[in-house]
Amino acid sequence: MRLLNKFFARSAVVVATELIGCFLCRKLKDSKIQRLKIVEIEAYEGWNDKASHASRGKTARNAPMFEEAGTIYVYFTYGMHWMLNIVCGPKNYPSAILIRSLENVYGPARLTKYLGIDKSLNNQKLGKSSGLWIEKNENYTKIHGRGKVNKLSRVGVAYAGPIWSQKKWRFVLKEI
DNA sequence: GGAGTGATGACA
DNA sequence: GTCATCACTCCA
Repeated sequence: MRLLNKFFARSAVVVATELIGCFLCRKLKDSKIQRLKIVEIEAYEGWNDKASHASRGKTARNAPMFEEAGTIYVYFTYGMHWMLNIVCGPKNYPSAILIRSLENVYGPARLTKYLGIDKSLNNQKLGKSSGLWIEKNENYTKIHGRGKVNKLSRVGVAYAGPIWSQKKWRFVLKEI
């Protein structure tokens, strides 16, 4: 079952937690649909989050973060890598989740390369039009039972200072 | 461990 | 206009 925008219109931390184990779906040029389990996610929440692009206010680059929930935010970094984010929370409130790893596709830049995700998807909505959406896993309760999801500190955010870099806002699925 | 890559934002 | 920075991957 496809997750609707309503699902994303909540706290990024909650959304990130619940997305663990769900399927990221991508329709490619040849019409084949890829369905890959999400195993690692980070949350970026609000104005005060120093690790978030939005901490310095709205700019041309991070504008999609201020759009309504379910908007796709793709950005380019390190001169060669695309990052895939999904916007969360209410409109004009900057929060998003960063999809870091899928089953068998580990690494945020690898998965975008693998799924053919680039700037053309930026600021689009999840769904048929963009060819990118997320489906709920039928085994959701099984996956989330008995501490199957690790909570860790986020990656590469030391510059954000101890308060924000130590937040346990990275969620990783343990082996099933 | 270190190079590579280029958009971005801060500053002048 | 310049410059340092960056939520990474690759190859050693």
